[in-house]
Amino acid sequence: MSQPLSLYNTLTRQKAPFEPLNAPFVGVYLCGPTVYSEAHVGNARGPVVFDVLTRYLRYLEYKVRYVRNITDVGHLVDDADEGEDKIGRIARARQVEPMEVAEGYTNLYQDHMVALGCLPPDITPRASGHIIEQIEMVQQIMANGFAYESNGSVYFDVPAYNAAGRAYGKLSNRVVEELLAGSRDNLTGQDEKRSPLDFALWKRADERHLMRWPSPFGEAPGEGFPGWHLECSAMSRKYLGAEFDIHGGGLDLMFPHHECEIAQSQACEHPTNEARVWMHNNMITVNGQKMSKSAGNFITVSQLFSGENEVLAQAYSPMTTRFFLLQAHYRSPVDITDEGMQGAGKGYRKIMNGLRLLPKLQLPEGTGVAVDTSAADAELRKLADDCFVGLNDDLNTARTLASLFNLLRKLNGYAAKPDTLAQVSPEALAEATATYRTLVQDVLGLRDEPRARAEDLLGLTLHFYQEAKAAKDYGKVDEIRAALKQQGIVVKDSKTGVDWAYSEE
RNA sequence: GGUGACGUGACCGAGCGGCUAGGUAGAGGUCUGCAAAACCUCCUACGGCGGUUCGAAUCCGCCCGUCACCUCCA
Repeated sequence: MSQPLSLYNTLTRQKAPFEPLNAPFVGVYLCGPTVYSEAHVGNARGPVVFDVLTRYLRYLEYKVRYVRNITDVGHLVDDADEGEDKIGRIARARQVEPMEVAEGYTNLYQDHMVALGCLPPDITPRASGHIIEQIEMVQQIMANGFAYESNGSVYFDVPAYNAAGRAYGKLSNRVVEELLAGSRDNLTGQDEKRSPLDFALWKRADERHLMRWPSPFGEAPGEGFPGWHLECSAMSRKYLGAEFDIHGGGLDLMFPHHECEIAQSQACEHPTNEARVWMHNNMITVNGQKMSKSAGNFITVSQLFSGENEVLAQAYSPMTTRFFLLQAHYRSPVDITDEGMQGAGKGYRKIMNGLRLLPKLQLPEGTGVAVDTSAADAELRKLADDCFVGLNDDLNTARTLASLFNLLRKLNGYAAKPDTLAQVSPEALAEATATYRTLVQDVLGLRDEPRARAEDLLGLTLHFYQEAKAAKDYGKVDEIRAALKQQGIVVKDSKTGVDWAYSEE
């Protein structure tokens, strides 16, 4: 590989070679889902992108600690600071424990991520399991003079933070004055804040809140719950340190969520931007429009996999979805259409067929390798090396796939005419096939997704078994029986027909 | 209203000053009992109007259009 890995940093708005704080260790944090509803397709993009990122970092032999949180503390239903918490409302409606709601959606989310080929994170911290850490962080921010208690709640003091020269807004390029000018005054609960820009670190809970914890804030002993941005700061700090390497999330989290995270972290430790590199994946649209419930184009991950959604003509498999997402660069918006998904499905199959081809790239027996293989070797090495160019350029998986297709075309050519393998050295061929296999499987995380079901194939075999039997071709009959037995399957003849069972031997 | 991003061939989607990815679809061919796969060839585009430059999809300006954030949101 010629180029080092470069990543685009939202903080600096430019690409820079990636250098870990403490090589070979790399800390990566991705904002995970809020588990009060089922994940939609947009929720899958970040995890897929960061799965490729962490896989590639590991390929580069870094020791990665990848943290992806679960937010299960029941953020509010309303835009305003009042109202029920979302998990609590569902729990009440279903008459179950709030944690049952959170657990159910958490399990579903994780199943979906596994289906999409995402390796499990090294740590999956729950916000609800880190209330103490969050309270401690609030106390520290207060002690440092960047937060104040008001009616049992605690707010981050943005003006005080900025007065200390800390630049709230540096991530999202916001100017505090402009934010003030554009801020809405009609939000309720503003009277507790000194400035409209201040945000909650801790909220006092009323009886309508099901998810609440004993609160040290305010005069009387009460209960409360952590603010909307605090868990990521507290948990990333706990597991990755006050400053770590890479923090990611959707573009829509940049402001205010990540901006607030930086402020919270920096109010504790100074100086830090929480993460050195901030990465933001772009949004997914459906037929050119943002996914939203009101527009009627909201696609959950399950619906995509099952095809049960009005805007979808058919079901799309997890690997088709993954391929589709990787075919675009993560910082570009990507539009889901049936045509696009169908094209991705075919492209994915082509890549998989290439994987199956690799072991068959053998020089025919009795054929010798040419004396001078330098030209073909150089061509093949160039094709293989090109595959890393896109990856190193800010994880441009679209380019990587294009390069892999170029490499594949060459390999397919060899497969079509095996005698041409004599032009290339076994070493160069081995390198090229290893690159293809490693990048496809280990880095891009595309696994072979069986199309045919074993049971259907077995039915087909039994069909031929019956035909052979009807033709009294007992040699063929015995052959099929023996072959199936090798697979642990016994054929059962009966008067009503043919069936099979698992061999009990 | 403020901030930011983007408009690429039939569709998706890279590229971001000269060498003009890739996938899907389409056309022709090789191979083939038929077909599929594969390979070869073809279809060569950058919203509009100006400007900078020897040269622009790529830089600048204006216009049109789309999207996102500013409020929970991946």
